[in-house]
Amino acid sequence: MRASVPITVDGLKSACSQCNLVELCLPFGMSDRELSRLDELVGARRKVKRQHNLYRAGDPFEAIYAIRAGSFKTDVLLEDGREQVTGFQMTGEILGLDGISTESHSCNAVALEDSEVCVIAYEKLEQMSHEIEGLQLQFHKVMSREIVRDHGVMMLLGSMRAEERLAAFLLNMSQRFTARGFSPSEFNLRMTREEIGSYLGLKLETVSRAFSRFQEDGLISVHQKHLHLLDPSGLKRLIQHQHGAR
Amino acid sequence: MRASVPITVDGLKSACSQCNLVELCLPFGMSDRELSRLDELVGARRKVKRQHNLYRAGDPFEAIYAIRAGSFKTDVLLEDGREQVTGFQMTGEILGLDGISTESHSCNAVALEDSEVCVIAYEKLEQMSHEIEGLQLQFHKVMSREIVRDHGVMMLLGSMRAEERLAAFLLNMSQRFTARGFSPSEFNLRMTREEIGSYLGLKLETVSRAFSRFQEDGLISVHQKHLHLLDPSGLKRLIQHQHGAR
DNA sequence: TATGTTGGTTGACTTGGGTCAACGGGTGTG
DNA sequence: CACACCCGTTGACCCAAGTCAACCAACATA
Repeated sequence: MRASVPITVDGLKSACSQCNLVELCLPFGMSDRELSRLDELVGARRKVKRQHNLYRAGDPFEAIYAIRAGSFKTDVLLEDGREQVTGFQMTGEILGLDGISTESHSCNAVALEDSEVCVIAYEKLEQMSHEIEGLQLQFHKVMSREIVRDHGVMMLLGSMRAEERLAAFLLNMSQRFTARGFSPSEFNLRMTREEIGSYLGLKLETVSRAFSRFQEDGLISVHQKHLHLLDPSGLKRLIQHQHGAR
Repeated sequence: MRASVPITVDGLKSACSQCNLVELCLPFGMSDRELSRLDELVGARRKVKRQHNLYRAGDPFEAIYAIRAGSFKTDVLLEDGREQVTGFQMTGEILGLDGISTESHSCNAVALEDSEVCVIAYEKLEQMSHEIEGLQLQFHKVMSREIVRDHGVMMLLGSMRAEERLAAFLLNMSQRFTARGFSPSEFNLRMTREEIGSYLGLKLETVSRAFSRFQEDGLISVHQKHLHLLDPSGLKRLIQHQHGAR
């Protein structure tokens, strides 16, 4: 608590230039001058309670969202009720990019815990991208990063075995927690086994068994949602030298 | 053959305003005035022979590519040699978007047949997006569409059974051939069973068996790479009411 | 016209992960 | 603070897809 910083209350405009998430978020890499102009871009913040939707598939697309606090999952649903979790998002990450193409959202975004997002009106972003050199580039990089991430998930789903998928998932979470200043080896997952399973193309029982297996092998220690990676390089090895491979 | 149109030879600059692929490609939705300005953007064309790479993972990123003729696959490789095909691209589709985020390509793009692409220097695209209203929006839509497509593939890989995956793949191909003015029900695949399998997270034997099964059931007729969809709505039904589902 | 090579099909067998079921520990709500 | 309910774990069994192998058809090369 720093007395010199004005206390912001709900509904007050957010300021990118004041935000400690800059280097994880859209403004990354922009100059101070550009950054200050960016403050106009971000409209109100919006709180989303656990289990509530930030947006739903079919909603008209108006804005993208930067996660200020908390975390989300995105998923797509099939007519017959099958769910595929397409991603988990943490602070500083951007939600809603799927909506640009058809001007309506194509997936659901659900808060995994009580969360808060910065609302970035897309119209304004378009307009401002014409003016601020660095903003356009950064935005393109954010979208491109999402595409690359998706390719990684395809690799997971298409070519890896259950334990490899979970190991890759844990290492990815660790890396993202680290980038946010948390411990690389100890963290709390915000999602259920079923959600992890849906993301990894596995059933929740398989996820649970893989966790137990990793624990037996001394790679991790799990208690409910609390994770402790005891041997990260062991997890990495698991991915590289695919078990049953020839 | 229209005598009034100047014959273009190799190395001549391509003109978007003259191209019959406009409504499938980056310029889609742009005004005539904007379109004529766009012609500056597209540099030389480049021919890529069958089995040759347009770019490789790790190559520095300089341009994106619009497919003018032919088709490609993109894939990512794991250290241990496992391959995951992340997509198949046809005329009018854009390649190389993965490179923007890290300024180097993160996957390989390989021609499935002798092909030709329009080279779009990224620097120039960035610059021109500041000037041409519609270009920025269209480019964002192209990227967003790629993200949505990737989510669809995740759905395939994570939640569908072998035959559902293949049915979805065939319907997707049909739809894309249709958009290009070809028959919705009869076409030649450009990729091998192994490549289809890699894309769908299946082994080539499984792909082959699923093809045979569809043929037995009167849904399709296959001879090598030649496909004839006899009962597209049967294929659709196969996806919706998942076979073994409860 | 022979001849190697690559791509595709099919069969027999195996297995990783799904299914079904029982149970137990946390946690949030009234 | 007690009662549900949800979430996670574990076991027994099953099946869809993978593995391995043989064979064939198309196509390119000589």
